[in-house]
Amino acid sequence: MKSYIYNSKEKIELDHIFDCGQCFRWDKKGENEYVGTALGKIVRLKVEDENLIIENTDEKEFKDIWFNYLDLGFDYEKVKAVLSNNDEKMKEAIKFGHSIKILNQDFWEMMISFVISQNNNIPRIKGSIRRLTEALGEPIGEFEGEKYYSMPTPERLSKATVEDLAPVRLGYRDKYLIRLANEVINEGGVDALKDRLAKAKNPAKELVKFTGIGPKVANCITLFGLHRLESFPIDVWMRRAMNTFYGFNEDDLKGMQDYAKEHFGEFGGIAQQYIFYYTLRNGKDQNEDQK
DNA sequence: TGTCAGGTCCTCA
DNA sequence: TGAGGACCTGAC
Repeated sequence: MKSYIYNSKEKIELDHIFDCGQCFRWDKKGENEYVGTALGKIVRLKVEDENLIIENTDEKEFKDIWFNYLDLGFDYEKVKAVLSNNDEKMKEAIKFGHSIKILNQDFWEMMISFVISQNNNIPRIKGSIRRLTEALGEPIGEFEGEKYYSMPTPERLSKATVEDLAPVRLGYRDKYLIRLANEVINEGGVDALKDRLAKAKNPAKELVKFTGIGPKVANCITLFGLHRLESFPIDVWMRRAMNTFYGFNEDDLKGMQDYAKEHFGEFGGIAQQYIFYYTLRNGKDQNEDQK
């Protein structure tokens, strides 16, 4: 199988990237090993020492697609230094999730994924997305016996009925997705919408006008779909985290946003990922310990 | 077996 | 303008 080896100059922990809630189409296959699909490709990622091994790709595809997708060109060390300044808790969270990167994912896929994510849990979100792609997407290819499909286009989704989507088991979100697809078409399509939002000062403010998108989902799409690193999504885990980290009342969303803007600034989204991953992992581990 | 999940929508003051 | 209930489904 063709593959490409990238020397990352440090040992990357893939869990930090793929188990922090920003993506739903990657599966852990072993220690520091994931298989997944993005941007119409399927690959396996493995880490051995300082080498990131990407299977089912070649040098050209790595440079054209994966280097950017994995955000390998961005200087996270600089961000860590800025965020760590006078913040011991953040320093601890950064140490814990040191390999975190904000992936450069497909905008439309992020819209769909985070609408599905609302009031939902990660195993079911992943299942819903997989069934949605199988039902309405186009085949991408097969990898080790498993077939992969693309996210359905707005055009395809807009023509679907709730009956068509019943096997996907989206719950009440099926109606949101169909309406959202129609709204995106009315905006001139995905590319036109993405271009418009990319130029917007506050994309989240525009995104909440769409069906199924509230403040939290809008901030996730802004961060993960538009790569606007200042975006600071606040969900239930972040409320708890901001309480433990900085003593915020869990209902004080505005206070948290103001704090993020002032202290994390242009890197709010990366700070959010460090805090989120630290809290989620420690929370989960504590729960598992109790069992 | 019941709770709750990385929220949003809708209704009603 | 915002508070509060309803909402699908299935992990745990």
